[in-house]
Amino acid sequence: MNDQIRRNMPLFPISIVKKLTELSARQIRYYEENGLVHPSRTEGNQRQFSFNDVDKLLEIKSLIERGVNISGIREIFDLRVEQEQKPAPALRNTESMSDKELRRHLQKEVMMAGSQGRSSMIQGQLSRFFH
DNA sequence: ATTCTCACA
DNA sequence: TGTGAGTA
Repeated sequence: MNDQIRRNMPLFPISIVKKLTELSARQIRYYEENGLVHPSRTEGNQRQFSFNDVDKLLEIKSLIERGVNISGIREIFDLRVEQEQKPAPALRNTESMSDKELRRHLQKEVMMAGSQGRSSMIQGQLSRFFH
């Protein structure tokens, strides 16, 4: 239980993260604006990313490449938090959800995105689930 | 030399 | 998302 604090230890500046993730500084900052990562700041207001932040950014990059938008990624990360809180429910994460549940979940997403405001992880990926 | 915020011929 | 401006 000591490895966690090290993974969250503020270590590298954006220049390093830029190379490690292959992302532009613009993107890294943009993802922070959207609450996807929360790097700490130095006394000079400069970002300091932890190993977890970099790891998270790599996941973001992967999801972006797969066509998932910002709100979609936030949804996925939020689901992970819900999982960490209530470990009881059998199936919950995107990987283990049965195809049936996945369709039901997305079905809800589609409906809400239509009637209400903007929030859905739909962006072409829908076809991959509704074959 | 680097990073930060803000804004867009 | 890129990019340039003006700082710290």
